[in-house]
Amino acid sequence: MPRNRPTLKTIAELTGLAVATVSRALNNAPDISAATKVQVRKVASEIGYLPDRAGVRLRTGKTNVISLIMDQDDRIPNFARRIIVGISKVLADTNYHLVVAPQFRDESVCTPINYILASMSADGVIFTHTRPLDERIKLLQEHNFPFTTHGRSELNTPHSYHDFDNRAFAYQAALRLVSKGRRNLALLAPPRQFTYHGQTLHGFNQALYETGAQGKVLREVDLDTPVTELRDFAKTLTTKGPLPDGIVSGSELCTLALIDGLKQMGLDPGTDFDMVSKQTANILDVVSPGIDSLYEDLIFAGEKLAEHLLAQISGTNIEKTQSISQPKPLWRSPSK
Amino acid sequence: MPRNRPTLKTIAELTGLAVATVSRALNNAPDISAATKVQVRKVASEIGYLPDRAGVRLRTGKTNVISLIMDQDDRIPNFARRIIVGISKVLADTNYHLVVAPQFRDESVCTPINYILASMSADGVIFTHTRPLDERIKLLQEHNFPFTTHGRSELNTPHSYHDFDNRAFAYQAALRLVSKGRRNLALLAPPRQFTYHGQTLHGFNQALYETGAQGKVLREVDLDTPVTELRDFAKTLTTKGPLPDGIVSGSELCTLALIDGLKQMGLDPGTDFDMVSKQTANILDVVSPGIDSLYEDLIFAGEKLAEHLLAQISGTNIEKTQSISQPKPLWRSPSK
DNA sequence: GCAAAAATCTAAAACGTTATAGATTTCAAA
DNA sequence: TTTGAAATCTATAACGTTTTAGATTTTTGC
Repeated sequence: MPRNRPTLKTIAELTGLAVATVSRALNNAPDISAATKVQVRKVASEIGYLPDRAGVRLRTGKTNVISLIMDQDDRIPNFARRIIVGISKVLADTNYHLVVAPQFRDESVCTPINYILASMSADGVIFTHTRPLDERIKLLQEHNFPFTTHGRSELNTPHSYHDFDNRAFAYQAALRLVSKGRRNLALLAPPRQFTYHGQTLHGFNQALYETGAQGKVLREVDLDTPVTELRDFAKTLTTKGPLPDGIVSGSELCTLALIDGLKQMGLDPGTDFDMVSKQTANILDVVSPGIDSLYEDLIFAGEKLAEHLLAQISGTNIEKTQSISQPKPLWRSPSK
Repeated sequence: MPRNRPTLKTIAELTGLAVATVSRALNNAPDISAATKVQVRKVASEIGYLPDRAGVRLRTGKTNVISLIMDQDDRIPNFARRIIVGISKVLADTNYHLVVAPQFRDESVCTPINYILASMSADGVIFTHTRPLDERIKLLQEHNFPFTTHGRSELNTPHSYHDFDNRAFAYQAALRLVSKGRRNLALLAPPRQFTYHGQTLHGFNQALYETGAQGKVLREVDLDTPVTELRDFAKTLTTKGPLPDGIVSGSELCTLALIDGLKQMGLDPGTDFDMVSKQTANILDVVSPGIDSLYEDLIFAGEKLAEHLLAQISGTNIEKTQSISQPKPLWRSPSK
């Protein structure tokens, strides 16, 4: 089958130059005259030349691909889409493409990474849901492969990351509840396997310590518990010891489920209890009166992750490819 | 930099065969003896040979890439993620990769398609939010480029698609409301520019016609209206003529926003009015008592889209790459 | 005006793969 | 045995790019 896309050869024929010269002109090599560069670039843009990715990749080994490992089922609404949008915004100014590799439920977290390492099908990897002693990090570091993560680890060797300050989130959330007169708090914690579980607990406990308020972590449930189960759990809360009057929740849907369960037990949000939730979409806006929340900007996270990875690929120091973003308070319910 | 991944040459040296023979053996060419094929495949798997994508692509023109155009901001929670998971499930058995190309708000819907056509960076394209006279379809058909869409068009030339039967959705939703004794219905319609706007209206009107119930399309709002606006709109509903007692809504969050607004006006869902919603995530589960809904399986949609596209790429007839899935009723509130 | 140096360009090879055309071996028919 | 056909393998070229080393032209210094 004939190909009619322009190549370097096309430009070479049009200008009378050699293919190598055209290549070097487009890549701004120092030994090509300014006049030639102008001419080549003019012709190139006139005929709509775009470098063939396969040619470049074969010759240089550079794939111009960033791979995002996407969890098959995370529970945060639009988590993946927002991260992707953020990454895409940054990649739009480059000639990188974004390949989304699925992380299936029944396979090891290392499977997608191993494939990328074996096939060398990307220049860098982004993954999320980081764990304290994350195997993926070790694997990638052993192979000297560029990567960055959403969330930190507890490993000694430093690596690139962008993280939301979940410690600050839980801390500020608890303080907010205390400022509303709540003294008996509860935390719906992240699943234990993720790094931000410990960070969230830390912030929550620090607020308790500083204010002298009571508080506990809700047992048998976490942010990955199905919402119907969470609602049922909330209904049993009234029977299990003293009812918390302030709840911190790290996910919008979980927040709604808990409120719904407590409402069914005749409890009134704003009167009998208050909640402070993390917000990543705008789901809490559908409930009146508003629920206090702290916003995590996942599009921004995607942008940071992409920036960090690109910087790392072009040789930037690891320490400069780490960032933490702060929660943004969205106080919607009246404070007292 | 040295490369140490095995190539065909590695296998050739290990077996004493020529590179061409190794290639043909792995590709199951008819002129290679069974014994050789066995031997080559054995060595290949032993050393973990994976074909170099750039080499194949450069030589054959086949990219082994499927491109998904992803809307920067659609309003359906997890729409993109579910579609992606579905596609990925199908691609997992192949050596296709999924590239996600963003569709930015401020650019033409044709921009991502034009880039793919110009750079030939995929073997096929999937896009969503199809319009009646979709320019993208014309563009791709002119270039004979494989594609499939989520949603149908009203163009004459047939094309591959997977669609949810929104006509059936609106029809069944309205019938359900009538079966609960509701006679004054309203529809929160999809945005006018999309094909499923008309299909939804059609199903809604047919139900009105068959049952003799009253019904209207809500003015000045649609499924893309921000939820806070929708809630405010719902509050004004009581002042604008006769209040509908049954509402059909094509999106979970919109449903919640409308209910919240009406509740604030002192109206009780289940008593003063009923709603039937489309459900694509499990968001409605957070509200008690349950809301009647009809489920659209977006992961299944992703699978179908990928299957259609792969079939088309390997030469299947267009007519065999079209499908429509039916809504699945999830009646949660008690019927009367 | 001439040699040396600097500036600018080019030819050839290589990355890993597959298609083409041809080479070699094996086998059956005569 | 000879002949041709069938079976099996191989050498070569090509896809589009960049790098290397070298070729050519222009400029500089004297």
